[in-house]
Amino acid sequence: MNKYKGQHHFLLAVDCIIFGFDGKDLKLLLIQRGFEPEKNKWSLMGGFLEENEDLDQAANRILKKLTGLEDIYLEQLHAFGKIDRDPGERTVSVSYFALIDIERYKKQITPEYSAEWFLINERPKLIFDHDEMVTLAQNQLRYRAAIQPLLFELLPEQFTIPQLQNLYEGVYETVFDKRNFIRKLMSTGLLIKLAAKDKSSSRKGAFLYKLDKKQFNAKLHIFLNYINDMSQATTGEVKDSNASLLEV
Amino acid sequence: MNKYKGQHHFLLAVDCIIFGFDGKDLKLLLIQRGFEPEKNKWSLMGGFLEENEDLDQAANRILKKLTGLEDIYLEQLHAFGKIDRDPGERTVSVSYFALIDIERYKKQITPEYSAEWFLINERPKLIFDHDEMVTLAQNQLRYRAAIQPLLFELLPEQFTIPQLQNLYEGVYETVFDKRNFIRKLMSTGLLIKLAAKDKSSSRKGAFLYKLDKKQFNAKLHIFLNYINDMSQATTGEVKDSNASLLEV
DNA sequence: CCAAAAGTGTTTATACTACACCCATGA
DNA sequence: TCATGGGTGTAGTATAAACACTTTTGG
Repeated sequence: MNKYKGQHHFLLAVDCIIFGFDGKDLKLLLIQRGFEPEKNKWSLMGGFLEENEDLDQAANRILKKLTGLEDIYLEQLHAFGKIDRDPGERTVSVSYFALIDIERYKKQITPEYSAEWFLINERPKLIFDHDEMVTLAQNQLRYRAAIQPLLFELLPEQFTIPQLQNLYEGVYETVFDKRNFIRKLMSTGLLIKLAAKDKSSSRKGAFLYKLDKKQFNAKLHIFLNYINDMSQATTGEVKDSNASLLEV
Repeated sequence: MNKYKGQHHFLLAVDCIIFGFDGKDLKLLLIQRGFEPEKNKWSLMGGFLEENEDLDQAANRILKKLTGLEDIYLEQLHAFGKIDRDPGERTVSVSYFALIDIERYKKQITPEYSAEWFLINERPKLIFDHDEMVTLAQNQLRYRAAIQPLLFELLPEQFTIPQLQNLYEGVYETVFDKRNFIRKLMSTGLLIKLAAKDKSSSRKGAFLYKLDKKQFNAKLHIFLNYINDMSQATTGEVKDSNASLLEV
C-alpha cells in the first residue's frame, strides 16, 4: 500500500468561502483564527484533511464544525499551492465555496470560532492567500450563477421577487431593471407564485414564491444575460456598441 | 517552520489532460504508464508534486518532460481526493488541462513515454479516475471556450476558417452552419484575414487568418451562442421552443 | 469538365433593452 | 393622506437561426 517510495508528502488543508444572504445583502462568514501563526486574525474557516476522509468529506466536516449543518451547498473551487502561502508549514489548500441562507442558520453557528458575517466589500483583511480565494470565489459564483440557478441555495424555501433581485444585484454588484428581471426569471418556469405575502419589508407586502423542484432538477435554466452585467460589474467597461459579444 | 504538529501528510500528484488539434480532429495525448501499479496501462501524463515547487510549476514541469515544451496553455481543473483513487498509496491529484497545436509539436514529444494522440471518443480505458478527469476537462473546455477565445491555443499562428470550424465542432461535438459561424467569429474583431491561402486541404484553397493579438489581450470576446450547442451536444435534448434559456 | 471544398446574403423569429406609472398598505 | 416599496406592459433594436447557390481549381 506504499508503492511510491521517496516522494515528499504534504500537509493538505481545506478552506471554505461561505457566502450567505439575509434578504438584503450578500455576505461572507469569517472566523478569528484560534491558533498560531496569525492567531486572532480574520480568516476563512478551514482545517486539515484527515487520513480517512476525502476532500468533499473534509469540506463538509469543516462546515459542520462551524455551522452545525450538514446539507449545505458546497462546490470545490481551486487548489492553492504556492510554496510560502502558509508560513507555519508548507500546506496545499483546496478551497470550497458554500452557500447558506443566513436567517435559517443564524442560531446554529458555533460561538467558539468568533464567527461573523461581513459585507464582502467591507471585510477585514484576511490571512495568507484567503483574500485571493474570496476574489476567485466571487468570480466563480458569478460565472456559475449565470449558467445555473445556483443562487436559490442562498434563499429560504419561500422568498419574494425583490429579495431575489437583491441577491442577484449583490452577486453581480449592479442593478437590474425590475420589469426585465422578473420577466426573465419567470420565463425559466422555475418559480411558483404562492398566495401568501411577506410583509416584513414593506406595507404592501410582496408575494412569496417557491422553486418548482421538478423543473429545478430536470432542466436547470441559464440566466445568460447576467453574464453581460457581470462583465460590467467586474471591469466597469462599457459594451462595444458594435459587437454584441462579451468583453471579459 | 513546522507548527502544525500531528497532522497527516499526503502524496500529491499532478495529472495533465492534454488536448490537441491537428486541423481536423480534437485529440487527447495519452501515455503508457511506466511503473506499478497499472504498469503499461494507458494513462494521463502525471507526476508527483515536489518539495520545492508549487502546483503550476509541477504541471509545467510534467508537461515539459513529455513534450519538451514550456509555453503551453495550462489551466487548473480540479483536485481529486477520493481515498482509494490510487491503489498504490493514497494520493490527492490536482489535474490540469493543456492545449497544444499537434502539428507544431509533433516531433518534440519524447518517445520514452510511448505517448500517442487519440480521438477523444476512441481512447482506451484509462487507469484510476483518469476517465473522470477527461470528462470533466471536456466539459470545462466547452464551458470556457464559450466565454473566452481559448481554442486558438490549439491552432497554429495562421489558420483557416474551415480549420477553426472543425475545431469548434470537435469541441462541442456538433455541426455549425458555416455562414453563421464565420459571421459570429468575424464580429468579434479578433481575426485578421491574410492574403495567403492554404491549399493543403482543397483545390480552391482557404484564406489564412491570424489572431489580432492586441484585441485578444485587451478584450477577450465571448462566443456565447455556442453554449447552446454545447448543451445539445452533451445532453442530446431539444431546446424548449418556448424558453430561450439553456437547459443544462 | 467535374469533383470537392470555399465562400457568400437575406429573411424571419426571438430575445433584449429602455422606459414610467399605478397600487396597496400601515403609520 | 402620504411615504414606501411592489407590481405591471410596450415598442424599438439587436441578435440568432434557417436556408442554397456560386466560385475556384487541380486532376
